[in-house]
Amino acid sequence: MTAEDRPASPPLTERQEARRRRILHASAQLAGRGGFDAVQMREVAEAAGVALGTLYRYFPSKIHLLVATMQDQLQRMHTTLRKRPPAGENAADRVAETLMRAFRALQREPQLADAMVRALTFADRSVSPEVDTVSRLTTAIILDAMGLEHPTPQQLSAVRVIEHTWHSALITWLSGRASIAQVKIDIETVCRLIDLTASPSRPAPAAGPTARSGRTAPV
Amino acid sequence: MTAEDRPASPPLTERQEARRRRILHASAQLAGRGGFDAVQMREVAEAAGVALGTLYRYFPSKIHLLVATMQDQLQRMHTTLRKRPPAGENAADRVAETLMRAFRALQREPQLADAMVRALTFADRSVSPEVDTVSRLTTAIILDAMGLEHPTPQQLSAVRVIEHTWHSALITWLSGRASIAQVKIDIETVCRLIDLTASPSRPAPAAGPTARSGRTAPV
DNA sequence: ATCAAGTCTGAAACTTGTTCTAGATTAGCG
DNA sequence: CGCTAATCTAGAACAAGTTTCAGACTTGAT
Repeated sequence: MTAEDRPASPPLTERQEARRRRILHASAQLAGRGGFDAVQMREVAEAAGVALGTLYRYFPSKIHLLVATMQDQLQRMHTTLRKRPPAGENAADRVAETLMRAFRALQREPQLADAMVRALTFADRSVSPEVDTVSRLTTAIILDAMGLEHPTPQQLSAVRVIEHTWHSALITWLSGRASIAQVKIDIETVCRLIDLTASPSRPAPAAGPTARSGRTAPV
Repeated sequence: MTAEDRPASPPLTERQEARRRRILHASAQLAGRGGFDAVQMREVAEAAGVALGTLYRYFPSKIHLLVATMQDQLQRMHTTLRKRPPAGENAADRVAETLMRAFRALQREPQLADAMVRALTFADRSVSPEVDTVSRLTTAIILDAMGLEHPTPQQLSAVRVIEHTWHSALITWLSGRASIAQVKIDIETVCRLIDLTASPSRPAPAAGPTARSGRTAPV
């Protein structure tokens, strides 16, 4: 769980760890008010009690900083979600419920969500590793909700599509082009993909290799 | 078809229309090389032979400019796609084929795609109307491929999810976090939603009023 | 043709992300 | 303890998006 945090950079001293934490805190704080635009590097530095140059040493760009902030928040959310697993009948319901729960959490801090999500989708190649970490975290949350240990490639693809939908739906909501109800419907719609791919391999602790879970689509 | 272009702002004079066109052309040109970062407002202005202030009068921000550029390109693509409709058996196949065709078109100008898509997802509320226009254009393209005139709410939701996936998959590809093959798989996966929603209300292209006629594209 | 209103130009100014530099501090080591 | 390399600080400087302004040019109506 902590393995997917930092790769293996030089281990930070205590003061450095504290600085890093202050920076992330300041970032989340500022994002919480004004959103993306309110996270100004000079202000973050000042709020964190750190020189501008130092801020840039820790996070090489504003995007890096916000993506790291998102990692941080996601990790928290994952922990929270684990405490109360979703209670749906089938995987699709559980995933939809989990995502809607996450969504409601974001609703409480729409500005923060705005800053993080905008940074995430705006990130270019130089931020790929960090964005990938966020993606893996999200995947983990969804797989958790599905209750899967060894997903098939098809299921992984469905999960990717769900992630796509999740991010993009979030954006349309944040920019005021979709209502909450619509986001809910979209999430539920995409979650139906799970049933499409899940049926054959789910309950079996199955010996044997992950048997070809063909597409038993009921049509 | 031209109705969804500009709302109804003061009708532009000829010279103004020409300026607008020069600006969009310069924007696409610059984006074609260096991508998002290479579209610098001063350079666009100079390349278009227009003062900086004028550029800002036509497009109130870089994001507006790039989203307008995307509108322009999408319109072109829609026209092109219409000439050779996809030839798949069912709606899902046709949509997937259409999107992959669009995707290959973008592959030819990855930098331009980068600029446009980044702008699109980075756009905030102030650009909502323009982004919405792009969204409607995309929806039109997908519905065209499905061959639907009067989609059900469920189908519209599926289309929205497909759009979400399309944008987000594009981003992951552009930022180097997903291969083309993966994008293809994701597109095909999400397109299965169409069959899911189509079945209950439309079991066969029976004697429906929307009888598709010219679907015999010679590939 | 002329006038008023609106538009365009060129240039400077302002904002915020990012980079750079010189000197002060800190950490690890012999 | 004293040294050296790395890190941190304060602040200037630079880059590109955005705003502003005075003056020149167009346009449309009279």
